[in-house]
This record gives sequence, C-alpha cells and structure tokens, in this order.
Amino acid sequence: MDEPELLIDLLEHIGLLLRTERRRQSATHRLSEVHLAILDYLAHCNRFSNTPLAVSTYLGITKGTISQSIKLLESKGLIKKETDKDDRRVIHLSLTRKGSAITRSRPAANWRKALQRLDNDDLRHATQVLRQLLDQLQKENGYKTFMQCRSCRHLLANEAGAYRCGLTQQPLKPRDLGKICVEHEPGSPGAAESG
Amino acid sequence: MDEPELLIDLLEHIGLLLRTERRRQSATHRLSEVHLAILDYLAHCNRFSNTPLAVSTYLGITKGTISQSIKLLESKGLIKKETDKDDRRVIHLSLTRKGSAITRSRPAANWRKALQRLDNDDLRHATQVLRQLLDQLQKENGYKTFMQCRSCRHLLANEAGAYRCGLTQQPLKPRDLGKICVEHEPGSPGAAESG
DNA sequence: TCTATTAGTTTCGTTTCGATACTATATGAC
DNA sequence: GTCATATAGTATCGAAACGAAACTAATAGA
Repeated sequence: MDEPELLIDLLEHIGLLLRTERRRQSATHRLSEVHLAILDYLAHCNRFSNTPLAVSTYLGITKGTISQSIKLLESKGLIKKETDKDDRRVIHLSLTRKGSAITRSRPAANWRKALQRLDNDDLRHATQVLRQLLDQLQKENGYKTFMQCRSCRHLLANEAGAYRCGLTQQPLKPRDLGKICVEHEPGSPGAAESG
Repeated sequence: MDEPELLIDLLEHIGLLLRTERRRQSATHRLSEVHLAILDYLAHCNRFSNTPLAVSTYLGITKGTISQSIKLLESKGLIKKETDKDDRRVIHLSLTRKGSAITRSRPAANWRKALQRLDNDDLRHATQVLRQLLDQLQKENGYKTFMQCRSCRHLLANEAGAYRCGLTQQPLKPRDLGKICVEHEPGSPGAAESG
C-alpha cells in the first residue's frame, strides 16, 4: 500500500474516533452528535462564519437539516439567533453561556493527554502538512478551507499593526486571528505567520 | 490557540471532508454514506476483522444497526456472508466482484491528486505522527488502533521469513501485512518495518 | 420595476439509528 | 456430563435525522 493511501486511512480512522468521542460526550448532554458538532463549530468560528449556511457547509449537511437542528438548540437555550443589521436575510448564531459551558470541556481530556505525549516539533510539522493538504483540496475540489484568519490571504495589517479583513473590510482584533472563517483562502500576503 | 488544538481542528475538518466526499460518491451508487464506508472497510481489513462486530467497532455504530446495513448490502449483491468454520456464531463478510468494483474507485481521484502535490517526505512524516497519535489514543482511551499487521506487536516472522500472527497463530502472506486488523496493537517486536 | 439570486424555513417521506429483547453457539465451573 | 454465563449476530420498534423540494423574504442588478 502506498503512502498517500495510508495517510487517508489514518485520517479517516482518526476522524471516526473523533466522532465516536463526540457521540459519547453528546449522550451525557442529551444531544445528538451533530448538535454537539454545531456547538463546537460556533465556539471556533469568527463573526463572518456563524450563519446557518456556513454551519451547513462546514458539516456537509443540507441547510434544511441544519435549520431544524438550530431550532432545537435554540429551544434548549444553548444558542441564540440575531439578524444581521446590514443584510436582513442573514442570521448570526452565538453560544449562550449554557452552550459555551458545554464546548469548554472539549476536546476531551484524554485526547489532550494523548497529544501531550507527542513531540512538539512533530505536532507542528504534521499540522503544517495537513494545512497544505487542505490547501490542495481547496484548489482541486473547491472545498472551503475553514481555517484561521491568521493564514488567510485576505488578512491585512496597517502600519499601526491593526488588522482587518480585505474581503469584508471589517477590523479584526488579535484574538480574531485564531478563529476559523468560511471565507478563508490559503496564502498570507502581508500578514502574521502562525505561531 | 495552541498547536494540539489546531491539529485536532484540522483532523476534524479533513474527516468531515472525507465524509462529504464519500456522501457525494455514495449518491451515485444509490447507497448511504455508511454503506459505502462499510464497503471501504471490508476492502481494507484482514480475515480476522471482516465480522459485523469489527465493522461496528470501527465505524462506531451499534451492531444492531450494522446488522441491518449488512442485510441491505447483501440483498444488493455487494457483499456475501460466510459462517466461520471454528466458531459458528461468527460471520465473515467479503466483497463480491460488484462490491469490489465500487471500492476500487476510492479514495476519490481528486484526493489522490491533492496528495500528489505534497512533498513525499512530508507525507511520510505526517503519517508517522498520526500513527503515534493513534498509539497514544489507544493507550489513553482503549480505542482500537485498526492499523496494518505490519506494525503490530503480534506479528511474528520465522527464520524462513514466513509471517504469522502471534495472537491467532494464523499464517500471514506478505500482502496480508498491509491490511488493517481489529486486533492490532502498537509496537513491532521482531518484524518488518513499514515501507 | 422586473428578474435573478441568496439566506433561511417548512413540510414530507425515507432512512437510519439506538435500545431492547431475542436466538444460537461457545466457554467455564462444577 | 449439566448449568450458568458470555459472546456474535438478528429482529423489532419508536424516535430522530436526513435530503429534496417548495416556500418566504430580502437583496442585487439590469
């Protein structure tokens, strides 16, 4: 078996384990695995990416289904909706305190422990390679990369060191750079490097 | 955001893309995503691991559900069942020619292409790191590693260069070493290295 | 103003899923 | 041997998740 296929097998398997782990955790909150996935996503995404459409793109399920899940999560008081001020078709989702509490315990402690056992340089390198893989998949397939603003070609910094998004022209705080964005495109022109 | 969490995000996202890609392909065969996942698994696993229980463990869904899926796949002529000769409770599943034809087109061409664009040493290194991650997850969580016999501590070789599994005492052909096994445990004592 | 597009919702029927109870075989104690 | 227990797999049932398609509402562009 060749190396690329081996890597895909590993990615597939680890992906399944992540789902299994999430399923286990979701049971304790009386949620489905997908619902927990939505909460996790909302905890990581920036303010351009917290819409039902972005969620459905990220998770790969249809917007009709997502709409149902969101209704349920809202009824449980885990997320709240807010209409966009500029485009009144758009809805922004955010975690309530209660929803935020659930995501704070993730990723699971045992996964963190397993990662701590690995060499730091190895982790960094593997992360870098997967990032490249995602870039290539974006080029080949048009998949959205959903990565951090930090590595996005739209990220701009002025001479005062303030950041903004070249696409939306919105200002970005330093902490925004670590959030994932539905508009992310690989390559970082004049901006900060990861790390 | 720290490096480990970043890696988990990437693994999560790539796992989702793999599912999305599989879902797209499954539609063309009028199958569900899970059914295609079962076929893929059967194409990769060895003869100790082609049971309904192993499938359900690998995919993380209950055996009752798997039982139904298997019944459906059998009725479509994609897999066939065979009762184990030594333990008549156990059933072995295998792909029919028709089922095998479906898995042969996977992983998808565009994924292969994306991987080819990456540096070979990088791929090898990343593969190695993910393998270690899986080992650690096994230690921490008891997750099954489901890796190739090649890297299993149960693998034995005699002086004639013939392989066998120290757990089942069954002989293993060279091509068996590249198959994934439900009994896999990390660490390779006296046996061949990967590559 | 008219048309096309986009974000999100609703509805409906299908499929999938987990839980539970079940059968059949195997194992181990005695 | 016999009986209890464990294990592999199946059957059944109700809940839910899902995709498809039709729909509403807001926007964009001609």
